[in-house]
Amino acid sequence: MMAESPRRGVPEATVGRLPGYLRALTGLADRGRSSVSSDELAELTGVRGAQVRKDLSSLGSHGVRGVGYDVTRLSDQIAAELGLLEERPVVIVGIGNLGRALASYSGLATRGFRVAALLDVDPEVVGTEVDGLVVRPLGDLGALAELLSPVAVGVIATPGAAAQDVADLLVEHGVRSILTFAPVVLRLPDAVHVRAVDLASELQILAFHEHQRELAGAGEDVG
Amino acid sequence: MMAESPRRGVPEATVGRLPGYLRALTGLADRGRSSVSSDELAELTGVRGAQVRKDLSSLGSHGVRGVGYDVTRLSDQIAAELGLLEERPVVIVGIGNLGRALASYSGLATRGFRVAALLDVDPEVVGTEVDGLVVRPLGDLGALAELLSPVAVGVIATPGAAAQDVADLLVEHGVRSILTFAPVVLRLPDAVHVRAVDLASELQILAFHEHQRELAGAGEDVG
DNA sequence: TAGTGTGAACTCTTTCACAGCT
DNA sequence: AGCTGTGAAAGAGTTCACACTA
Repeated sequence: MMAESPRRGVPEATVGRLPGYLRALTGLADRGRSSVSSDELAELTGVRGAQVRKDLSSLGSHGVRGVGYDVTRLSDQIAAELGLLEERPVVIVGIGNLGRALASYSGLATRGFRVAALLDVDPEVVGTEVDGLVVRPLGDLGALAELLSPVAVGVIATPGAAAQDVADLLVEHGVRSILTFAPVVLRLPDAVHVRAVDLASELQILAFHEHQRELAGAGEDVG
Repeated sequence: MMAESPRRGVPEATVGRLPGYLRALTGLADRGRSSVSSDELAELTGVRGAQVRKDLSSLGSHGVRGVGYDVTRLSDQIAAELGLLEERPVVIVGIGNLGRALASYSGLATRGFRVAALLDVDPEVVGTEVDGLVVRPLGDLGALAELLSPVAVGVIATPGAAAQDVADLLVEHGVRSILTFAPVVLRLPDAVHVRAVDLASELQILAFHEHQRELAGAGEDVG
C-alpha cells in the first residue's frame, strides 16, 4: 500500500488548539499516563470530545478504537506538526518589563523555543543581562544571522510608536513570523505571519461582557 | 415611533473587533478628523470594508450615506457598548515582570481602565511600589471591595501552579471576568468569563505556519 | 457621486450521531 | 464494551453585490 498523506491543510481553528492538546499531553506523560481518550483530553483542554477527534483526525492521527490515543505518539505527532522537533529561536525586541517577562519565561524553553537574542535601543538597557543573555543594540540584528536558524520568530515588546520600524527591520533580516504586543496594526508583506496580542483589547472584550451582564441584571425582575 | 432597540446580541466576532475600531477612531479624533468611511476604517484596522459596515450595523449604528461615520459619535457609541463610559477597575495578581509590565502600561488608563490594586503573595514583593501603587498581600482582596466597583476585571499574572487558586479567590470576591496569562485551563463556574493569553501557544501557532512554509519550500521546484 | 445598509451566497467551524474497529 | 473516525446537519462568520440615499 502507498504511504497515505497524513493530511492536506489543517484548519486554522484546529491549529489554534494544538498547543493546548500538546500541553495536556505533556502533563499526562509527566504523570506516567500512556493513553488517553478524546473525552478526557477534551476535559483537560476545555473543548468537546467530538472536537478533539475531528482535530486529531485532520492530522491523520490514529487512535485506537476502544482504547484512545497513545500519549507519547500523539504528543510527538503534534510537536512535529508544529515544527517543534527542532528548537526554534526567538528574538525579543524591546526589553522593558514585558520583554524581560518574556525573556525569563521558562515556558518557552520547555515548549520548543530558545531565546536567541534580546534587542533594545535604549543605551541604558543595552549591555545589561537578562536571564543569562546580554541585551544587544537593535543594529546588531544583522550580525546575529547564525543564531537565528532555523528561521527565528520575532517578538515585539516595544512601545507602539516603535513597533512598525522594528517589524520592518525584522522582516528585512528574514523573519517571517511575528508576535507583537504593540497596540498598532502592522503593515507588512502578506507573506509575513503576524499575531497581535493587545492587552487593552482583551480587557475591553471582557468589559463588554461585564457590561452586558450589568444591563441584563438591571433589566430583570426586581425582587 | 418607538425607540428602536439598537441591537440584540452583538456577534462575538464583532465584539472582538470593536477595540480595534475604537483605537482607530481615537487616533482619527486626535488628528482632528471628524468623519471616516467604512473602507478607511477597514484599512486602519486590517479588515474589509463590508465587515466594518456589518459590524457597525449590528450596533445599530447610523453612518451617513455618501459621507461615512461621525468619528466622535461612533467612538462614543463603541465605548458605551464596551461599558467604558465609566472607568473599570482592574486587579492584577502576580507582580513579577509580567504583572509589573501590565501595572505600568499606560494604555490601560487611556483605554478605559484604572489599575485598582496589585496583589502578590511574595513578602519580598508585598509593600513595594509599582507605578505609584503599593503591592498588597493577596489576603487583602476582601478589604478592597470599595475600590473594585463597578465590578472589577481580574488579571492573573502568576505562575501556572498558583493560577487556579487565585482565580477561585477572585471569583469568591465577586470578580466575573478574568484575563489570565497562566498556561493552565481554569476550571470556574460558567458565569465567569475567562480569556486566556498563552505566550507559548501563540509562538507555537506561528511556528506551525513557519514549519508549513519550510515544508512547502522543500517540496517546490529547485532552481 | 460616494458610501451606507443588508439580503443572499459562501466558507469555515462546531456539533451530532452512529457505523465500525479492537 | 468502549471509543475512534467521519459523514451529515447545524451554526457562525465573512464576503459579495447592489438598492438606496444624503
